[in-house]
Amino acid sequence: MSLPKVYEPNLYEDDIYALWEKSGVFAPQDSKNYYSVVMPPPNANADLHIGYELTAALEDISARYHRLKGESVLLLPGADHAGFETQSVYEKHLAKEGKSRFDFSREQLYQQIWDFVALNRSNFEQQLRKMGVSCDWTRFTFTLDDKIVKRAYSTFHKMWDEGLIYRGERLVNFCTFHGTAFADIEVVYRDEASYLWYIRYPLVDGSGELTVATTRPETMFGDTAVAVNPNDDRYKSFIGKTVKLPLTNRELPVLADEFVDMKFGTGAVKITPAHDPNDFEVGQRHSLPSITVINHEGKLIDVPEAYRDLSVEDGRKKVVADLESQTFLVKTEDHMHSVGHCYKCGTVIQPLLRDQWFIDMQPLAKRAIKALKDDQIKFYPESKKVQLIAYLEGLHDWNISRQIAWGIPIPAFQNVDDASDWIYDERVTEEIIEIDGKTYHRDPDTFDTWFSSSSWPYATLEHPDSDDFKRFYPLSLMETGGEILYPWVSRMIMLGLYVTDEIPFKEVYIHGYVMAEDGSKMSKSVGNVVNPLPVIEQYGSDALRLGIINGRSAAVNRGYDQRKVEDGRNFCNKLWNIARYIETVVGENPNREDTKPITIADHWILTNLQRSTDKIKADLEEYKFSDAYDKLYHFIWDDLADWYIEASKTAPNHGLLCHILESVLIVAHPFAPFVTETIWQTLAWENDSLLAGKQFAQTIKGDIKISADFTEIQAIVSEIRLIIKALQVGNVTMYYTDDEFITNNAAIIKHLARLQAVTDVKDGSGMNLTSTTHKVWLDIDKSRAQAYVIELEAQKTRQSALIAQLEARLTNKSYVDNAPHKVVSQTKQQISDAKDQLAVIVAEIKRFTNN
RNA sequence: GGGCGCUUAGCUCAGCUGGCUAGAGCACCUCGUUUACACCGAGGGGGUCGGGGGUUCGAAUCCCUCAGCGCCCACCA
Repeated sequence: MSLPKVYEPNLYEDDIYALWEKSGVFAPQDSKNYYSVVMPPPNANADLHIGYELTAALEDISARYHRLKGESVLLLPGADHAGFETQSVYEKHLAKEGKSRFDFSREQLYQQIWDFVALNRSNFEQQLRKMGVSCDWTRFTFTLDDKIVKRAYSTFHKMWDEGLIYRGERLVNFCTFHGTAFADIEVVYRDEASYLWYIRYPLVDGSGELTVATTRPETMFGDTAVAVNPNDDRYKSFIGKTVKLPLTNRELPVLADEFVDMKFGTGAVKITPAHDPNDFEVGQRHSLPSITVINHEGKLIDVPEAYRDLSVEDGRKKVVADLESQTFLVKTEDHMHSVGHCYKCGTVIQPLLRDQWFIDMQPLAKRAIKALKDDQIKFYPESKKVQLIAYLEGLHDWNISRQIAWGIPIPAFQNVDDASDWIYDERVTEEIIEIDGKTYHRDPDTFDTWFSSSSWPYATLEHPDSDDFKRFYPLSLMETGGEILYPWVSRMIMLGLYVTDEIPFKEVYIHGYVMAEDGSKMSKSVGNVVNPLPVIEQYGSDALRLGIINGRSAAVNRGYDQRKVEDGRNFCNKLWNIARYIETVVGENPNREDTKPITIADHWILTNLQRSTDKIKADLEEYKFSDAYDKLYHFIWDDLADWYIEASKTAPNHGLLCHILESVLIVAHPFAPFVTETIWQTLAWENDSLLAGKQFAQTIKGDIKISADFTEIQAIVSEIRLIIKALQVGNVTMYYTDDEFITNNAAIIKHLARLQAVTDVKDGSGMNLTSTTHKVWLDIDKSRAQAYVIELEAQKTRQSALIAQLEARLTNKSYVDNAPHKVVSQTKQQISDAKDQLAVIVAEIKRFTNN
């Protein structure tokens, strides 16, 4: 049972986790109260990064805390197939072998990626265990599990039936490298320096010309009109006329539309419905045809021979050159504008006209906004809710079709003889189906990953009939990073409300990012990524957890700080040594019967244990993880180790030491699960129980009045330490005369202040202590005390200044009149206390400066 | 162009609905082999709370304004 001097986490952690997992403590236990968290599923194919350590830490602390409260806790782990993300990783993998996605059918590709992901999936499950997450592995869910796919389909079907799904030829954000469309939210915009080209469009009747300004001259072959603002006097006479498109001589109408900004460019705009979102809308309003001149590979098509098959970039160059040589180019201006890029490969996103599935978001958003405004979901921090509402209010329809293989096939089939005839059917393994003699062809596309993951809360719990759903929905908490507030949290709320008629979770906690040590963003390409596993190996899982939550509040980005991890390790070691000491003192069979506080230190530590535990609980109820840890840290380190254990050495109360140790291990367990459980398993008097399965117990109460006596001891001890330090003296004795309180606590004072002795004498003189009302003095004479007199003078100055300040407050009539009585009487008390202390200080100075 | 947020000790950050002499950790300085722990113990120095104005008896905290920084959204042809 003798424990090593230093806690070495990697000797114990794996065994402890295995013990937990085997015992089944992580499965929800019976209780009237439920607490449920479904973990955001990380990409099954990728290693867990430091950000997920934060998620794991926060969710696990909450889960373990609620378990300690005796609630039925569900912490459900999962993994995401991460459709496009994973496919693009796999494509890179293929590229290394000199292959590409075009070498395989969709089915082949799907199967290959499935195998690829299966290889890597167990990695991250192992990593979650290393992080100590107390999740219920029996409920582990993958986003391609049947129960998830089934619910993606039923949600889609419901929307289909209720008219929220529509198929339409719309402009989508298309990445020509990856060959798929994206939702608006997946496009990243960057400001880029480019040009604004001014091009002459002559009127057909020869009566003049219009000059248009454009950033994309190569799309002019797709122009189907030129628009001006109806209120623009310069162009009123042009409206209704026809211009000739340079380089092709096709004729275009001049029309009026409010969207045109008179101040921008020339106030005349070429309209290209097939390649610009604004123009598309103008086209819709004016029933213009759309001419697609850029294909899905980013090449020019349906354009004059000279430009055919050129890339957008080359096409642009040639068009500009030709316009210039044919004198259609009026001028070229430098122009800064923001350009959409593929968030994965950086390719410029082409707005292309594609036939895709869209969700009409208006009704969904409306309901979500109402729920948010009604405060049905509490946000940490509150400001994220405001942002979310703003986002929902400007929401566009959602394109859920993706042209990739790695995803859930869209259960829709098209009549081969009638393109407008689409039906819903779940036989997605068939490419062709026959119904009523008609032949239907499956839509080759898959769902946007976010479509299925938006059903995560109710799908994982198996809506609508399972026990889990009835018990754990809505979830207690959704904890996640700020980057997926819009793509995920917002959609879970919308779909949750739509499908279950309930909010999917009652609280949302948004954590900030873990940045690199210098505060910049972690990124693989920069090479400043911190991998959690080596850190766990070196410092321990608890140390990393504590280091990562320490000083971090909701939604605030902060750098990873190795020193905080070291602090965490030190804290674990402190706990370890506290246990080591107590276990040595109490032995294998401590007498635990009739355990009660005896010394004033006993009362004091019990009172503080109660108070600290209450405060920590209150913080955790509000997800103030760092504050809670801070309180735990100081209680254990300062109160327990530095004061109580030291004080107890003069009169150890074995039963109480055991009780305090157990109570502390319980409170600390959510923060440092491994070390607390490891210690628990070393307790000779505990057999076979798991700390992870314990609950907060009724603590033995201390007497508050007796506790106050210990703070008196602390004051005396602190002053003696200060004096001894200031005077650099040793072997000091403290004297007093006939004082029961001092007599009773002489041993404690002697030990804590490292005195030679504490002695009761009839009378005598020396240096009086000023911090206590008890008459005690040290055997230090005037000649040795000069340094301390300087300290006393400083105290006197400080004390006088304080009194002056407080008195000024009281002489201020409006303060006395306006401030609450409580505050005023508090001030009076402060003055009286300060004056008492000042008197003692002054007297002491006098004693040492006179005669 | 909008929205959200930040600026407090050398560093990283706490400071709730205004009221104890503005806090913590790390770093720094001094001392210490007191057998639980040097991943330790004791003591200490260090801040005109970004600038300016206002409300108030009282402002780090509320309001206005200026400056700097960050993030998000947006259909600037």
